[in-house]
Amino acid sequence: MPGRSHSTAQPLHSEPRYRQLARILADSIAEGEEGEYPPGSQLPSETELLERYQVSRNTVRQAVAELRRMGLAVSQQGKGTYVRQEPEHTHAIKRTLIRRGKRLELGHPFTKAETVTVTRGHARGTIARLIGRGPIHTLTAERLIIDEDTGVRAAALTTVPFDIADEVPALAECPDAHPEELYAMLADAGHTLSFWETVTARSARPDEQAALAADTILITHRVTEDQEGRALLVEELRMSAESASLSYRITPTTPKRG
Amino acid sequence: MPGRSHSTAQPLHSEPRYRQLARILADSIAEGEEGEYPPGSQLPSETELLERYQVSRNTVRQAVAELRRMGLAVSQQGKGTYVRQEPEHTHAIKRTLIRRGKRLELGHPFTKAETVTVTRGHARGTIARLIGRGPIHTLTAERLIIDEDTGVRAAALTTVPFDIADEVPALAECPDAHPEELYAMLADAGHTLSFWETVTARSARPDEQAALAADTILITHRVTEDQEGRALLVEELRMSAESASLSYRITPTTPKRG
DNA sequence: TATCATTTGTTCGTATGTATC
DNA sequence: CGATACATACGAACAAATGAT
Repeated sequence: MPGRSHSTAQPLHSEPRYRQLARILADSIAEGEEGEYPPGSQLPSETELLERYQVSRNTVRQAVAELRRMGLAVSQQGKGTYVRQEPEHTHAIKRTLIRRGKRLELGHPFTKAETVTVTRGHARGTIARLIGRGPIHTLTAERLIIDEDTGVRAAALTTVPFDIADEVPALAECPDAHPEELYAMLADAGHTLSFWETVTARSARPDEQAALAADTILITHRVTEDQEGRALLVEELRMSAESASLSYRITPTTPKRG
Repeated sequence: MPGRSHSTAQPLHSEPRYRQLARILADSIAEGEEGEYPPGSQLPSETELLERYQVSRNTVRQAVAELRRMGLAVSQQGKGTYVRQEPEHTHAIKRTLIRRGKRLELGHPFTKAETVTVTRGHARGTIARLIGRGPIHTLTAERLIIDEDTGVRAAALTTVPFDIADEVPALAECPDAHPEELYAMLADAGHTLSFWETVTARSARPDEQAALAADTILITHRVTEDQEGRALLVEELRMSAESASLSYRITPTTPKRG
């Protein structure tokens, strides 16, 4: 009778064991500071859990994976699994603009830029849709920016459509400049700028998990338009949703009368 | 020699097999409409994949789990795994306000409210922090709202601090009213309203996965303030990041001179 | 510096449950 | 009912990171 030993005695139709175990652990974690597993504490090792709850190692691992998916725990090879510190210190990133004389300043400037690569190419996907005038050549600057005050890191991607770069030579020369500079160049070229931004999120890809220290990624796309509603510039920002939140001021608008 | 047969002949230090396989499949999916696995198509079954790539079932399952985490595929027991339809039709939810006479209208009203429950309690966590004046009694209205045009569903939670409800009796009577009504009540009570909003995201909890059809949850908190910066109202909105994105207009502000 | 125990990560094998057609 | 597909669960072994000896 090869491989016949596990009893599988759980009542059928019931919640899977790994999820039961995940719920038990999640409830304990939810007790917080006074409970068995306060924030920052180490969970029992897989071996201890499988002995205590009489399940296989695989089942324990599935349960712990659930906890990670729920954002309740983080694991580190060679060390153990730890209860995540609460997200109280998610830093608010102000996505606003402040008019200072003729200049527009970012509400929350990142202080440090780590790498910059500039590439020519075609806009695809979301950015192409935001530019919204067919398949179009673009200049794209990519960098990793860091807010040294809070430690928040973000991947920034600035895309300039080629037709705009043609009209504003200063832009074509340094598409990797600071956004404030780009706004100034566009304004100097005679454009009246308006801005809007979209936010979405998704789970982090493996490379982003490492580079941005994130499980969930917040993505913003800021579109700079001229008065006719033509997209002059698209900035993409990707950052960890665990360490940052985005903050917007909402200004009621008065519709134009028709 | 029980259980000794797998050769484990992969080059050491390399990317794990399940991730290699995930990448291979993800790249094929990325080819899109012209590729091997266009959107909506069925992926090969686990059995076929393990034969084709000479790995174990567990490894295939881990690879497919990665695809699901990346939002590229969805699995259904008994049927198969399918390439997810592209997120082109993530619907933009306009988080703006339009002034129409004395009234403020939402830029993107949800058309239908499914359930409403009103509870008294204490604000905790994020909402308490946004109200920002100590542990405070609150009135909270919860509902599931649906945009019938797009099918987007969202969980909405409106919290009124008790001290505000005391000052504005109309608010205390129907805290479950439409936000536009709440704004009108506060304005009628003599407040000059201003608004700001924060956005964050996290992976969906099991109940949200079912109720909101989401893997990743976008969360907004809109704070309505009076002229002194006191929080009058906090609205929380939770929705699927796969089916919706949030759209903000950014209005440059002129700082008060000191 | 090197070794070793501990802990999580990867991979194989196998059996069975449950949903779909 | 049976075939197929994914989901759950058990067991075993080795890899890789970590910290202490």
